[in-house]
Parts: sequence; structure tokens; C-alpha cells
Amino acid sequence: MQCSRIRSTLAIIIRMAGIRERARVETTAEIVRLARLQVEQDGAASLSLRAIARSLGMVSSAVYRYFASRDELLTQLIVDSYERLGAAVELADASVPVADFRGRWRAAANSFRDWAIENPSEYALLFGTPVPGYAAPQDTIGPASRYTATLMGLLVDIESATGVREGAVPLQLQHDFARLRAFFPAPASDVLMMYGMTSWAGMMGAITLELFGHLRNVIDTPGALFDALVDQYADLIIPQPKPIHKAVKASGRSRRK
Amino acid sequence: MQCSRIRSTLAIIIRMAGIRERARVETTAEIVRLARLQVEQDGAASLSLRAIARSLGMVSSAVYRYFASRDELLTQLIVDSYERLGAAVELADASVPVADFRGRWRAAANSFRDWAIENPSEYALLFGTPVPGYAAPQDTIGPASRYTATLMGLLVDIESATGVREGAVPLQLQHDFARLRAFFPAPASDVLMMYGMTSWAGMMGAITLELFGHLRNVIDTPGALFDALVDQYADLIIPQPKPIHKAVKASGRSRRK
DNA sequence: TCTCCTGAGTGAGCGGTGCTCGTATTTGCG
DNA sequence: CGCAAATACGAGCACCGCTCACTCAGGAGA
Repeated sequence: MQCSRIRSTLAIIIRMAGIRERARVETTAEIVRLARLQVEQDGAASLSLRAIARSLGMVSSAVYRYFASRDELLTQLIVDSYERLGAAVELADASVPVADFRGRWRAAANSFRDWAIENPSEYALLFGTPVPGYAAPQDTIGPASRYTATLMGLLVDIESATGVREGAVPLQLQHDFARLRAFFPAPASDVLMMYGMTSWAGMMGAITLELFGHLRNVIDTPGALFDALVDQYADLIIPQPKPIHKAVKASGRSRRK
Repeated sequence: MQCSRIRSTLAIIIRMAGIRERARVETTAEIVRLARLQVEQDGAASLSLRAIARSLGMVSSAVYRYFASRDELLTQLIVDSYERLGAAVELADASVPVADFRGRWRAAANSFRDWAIENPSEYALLFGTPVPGYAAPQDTIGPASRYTATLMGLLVDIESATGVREGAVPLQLQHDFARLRAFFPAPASDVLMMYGMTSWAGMMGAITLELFGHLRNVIDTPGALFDALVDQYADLIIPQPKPIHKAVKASGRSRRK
């Protein structure tokens, strides 16, 4: 009651259209904020609508006006996290000179790992065990491909500077890659695509091993292992170790949103 | 009551020592069996002691005579799963001629993936998001290292056939590797160790991507991608692609338990 | 300006969870 | 045979997701 008075006052001041709509987006945002906080602190498994409602001073059932289920709220968090990860990787890639492929490769890879370490619960949310009954809705596939698209874009740049590469690639993968090229800007070289995929798996595996505790008592410096892996693939992907003296026309970056 | 009569009869027939002990191990085994069934069907997240008790015809609190908590039961399942995975990888490795390193490498790697595909919930239990409050007790680290020990043993065999290898390895990793060699039979070559670690990450990442649905609409044939990754590392780890004409003394296998 | 529909929030309730504790029964050892 | 220990019971606590009938205020249309 007092709350709504404040809200309407605010609404009038800020000229809005529709007090109710405004209150709705505010409450929705607050729910997401609290949910994210909860996930950060205790992991996605113990995300509780009731606890959120409590923090909001609401009764639990009221939250269902905003999210039809716990899974729907989780989906929102997943989408947000993918976007943040994507933004982090994009930023890292963009902060290195376009022609410094090795630098960009390392920066992008490290930003992936850094983001994961800074946001372990969110990393687990994205790349950990999927919720049993939960099937990722279509809304997630766009954001989910953002960070990989950045790596793809880098591969495209590398290819346009160093030429299409030949090499043995299983036929089945060639088909997959061909289909992917219809949806993504992707290199024409199947070998590059293959390295991209296997390095993706490698990086994700290394981060997962580290964050989920499998390197405890095994590797004290997971960062060094990760760097080694990233450099292994850099050697495979980037032909010349010293790209300084080589003129490069990188068409990809401007194309990227 | 009738149940216990049957039990005691059985016990007398089967010469046992202590009816109660026997009943205890039987019940414990049954609990684990039901728990495993539940995990297989619905994933570890929805493992419910109450449901197990119901299936057993017990009241829920009775189960706590056998396992102090849900986590303790989960630990038991994790240990079991690690043992099964380890056995599968060992079997695959042992079923290939000792000197056929590439064959053994592929067999071991594929057995890892095959086991994961056949037991997705158990794979998720081992390699997925750890339970928030859950810290793996010491009991798990032995079984957990069984499948990796097999791969290490293979590396040892390869090294003893092809010699110690030199190569650039970050100093921090060298320290980690040196420490590991005190606990495991492991190759003396840091490069081999490093390849072992990064390939471990790669394989786990590829399987995780596949099982957790990240390759949907990306790669239709995850097996081909996995094989490609495994072959990439085979090329790095095994010097000669055709080991047919080369005599090999493989000391490692007999050493392995 | 007034009416009336719609949407936000309430609170009781259902069925489920992990876990505790006091009690009753059964078992098998001395 | 008696008694201590092991075992099972069942009520209960504090949670959880989710449903449903309900009240009440916001705001659009007559």
C-alpha cells in the first residue's frame, strides 16, 4: 500500500507509461537479481523461489506471477550468464590488435577461463550437469553461441590472412561443418574448424576439471596447464609463430557485431 | 518378522557368521542397488532416501541406520562408479596387443566415452557439477585415479619403447609432474605428461559437451569429433604412426595390477 | 466520472524432501 | 535365560515447488 504509493509517485515523476508495467519490470528485475545472488552463493541447485519471495517481502505464490516455474527463472539466469560470458570473450578479443592472432587467441581463451573462475556457480550453471527434466529452450541457443562465435570469428580472420588450409578431416565432420557455415561466419578450412572444435572441448574440459575439483592434488597450477593447452592449439591453428612482419588483412572483425 | 525368519533360515543354511551382520550387508547392498537405479533413471539430483525406504518397505528414518546422510550414500555411488569406469578402461587397454600403442590409446579413450554414453547419469555424477556443500572425502581419490592411472601406464609403456622425450614445458607444470611421479607410475618425459594432461582435458571436455547437450545442432556425429581429438593426441604422443616393424619392449603392462 | 475487467498479491494447502529423536521390538551374546 | 545392543518405527521439524480460491487496487472504456 505504501509501497504502491511510492511506486506511483516515482512513476509520475519518471513520466512512464503504465504504473503497473513499470512495477512489473522492476519486480521482475529484482527477482532475477536475487536469484542470481542466490546462485552465486549457494549454486543453482539450491535456488529457491520461496527464499526469493521472502527477500522480496512477498508470499511465495506471488512470484509465480512473474515466472511460471523455477525452471523458467533458471532459463533467464542461463541466458543472462551466456550473454555475460559472450561479452567478456568479445571484449578480450577486441582489446588485442587485429593482426596479433596468437595474442587474440590467448586473450579470448583466458577470458573464458577467467570468467569461469570469477563466476564458478554461473559456469556450473552453463556447463555443468543439466537439470534432469530441463530442456534448454530455443531462447538460449542464441546467447549460448556468442562466445563460440567470437572464436569462430578469430578463425575466419586467421584464414583470410593465411589462406585456406588442407588436411585430413573425417567426412562426417565435413558435413557438420558445411551445415554450420550456413548459420555462422566460419572458416572454409575443415581443418581449422576441426581444431576449433577440439580446442573448444579442450578448454572446456580443462576449466571443468579445475573448477569441479578434479585437479586437486594433481595440478597445483591449473592456469599453467590451461595455457599449455591453449598454446598447443595456437601452434596448430596459427601457421607463423611471429606474425609481426606479415601484412594482414583481417576482414572478420569489422563484420562482427 | 517373517522376513527375519527367512533371513535366519538362509543364514543358517549358508553357514554365516552373525545373522545380523549378514542382514546388514544385504540391506546395505539393496539400498545401494536402489540408489544406483534411481540415479540411472532420474539423475543424482533427485536421489531420494525416502523413495529408497519406500521401495524397501521401510520407514525413511530406518535408512539412516545404514547411511548417515544422503551425501554419504552419494559418496558410495561415486566410488562404485569410479571403479566401474576404471575397470572398463583397464579392460579396453588390456584387450589390445601391448605394443600397439595407437590401438591401446584409441581403445582406452573410446572405452571412456562409451562408458559415459552408456551411463550418462553416472558420468554426470562423477564429472558434472559437484554438490554444493559436498566435499569428496579421501575414499574417492583412489578409485577416482584408476582410469587416469591406466592412461598413465600407457604413456609409461610408450616412453619405455620410444625413449624419453624433450620439449618445452612450463616450469610450474614440471614441479607438479615431479610430485605426481612420487605417487603414480608416470613417464619421465614432462612433454608426455603434459600431453597426457591436456588430452585428458580434451577427452573429458568432448564427452561433457556431447552428454550435456552442447553439441546439439552443432555436431551430429560427436563420435567423429572425439575420434579426431584422440587421433590428434595420438600423433603427438606416439612418435611412429606405423609401429608394426618396430620391436618394442613394453615393461609397464606386467607391472600394472 | 463511474464501472468493471484484469492482474497483483494473499494464504491455505498438497505432496514431496532430508533429517532428528524418543520409543518399541528384536536379536544374539554372556 | 536375561540383558545390552542393534534395528525399525512414527511423529515431527523445517524446508521445497506448485496450485487454487480469494481480495483488492489500477486503469481503460462507457
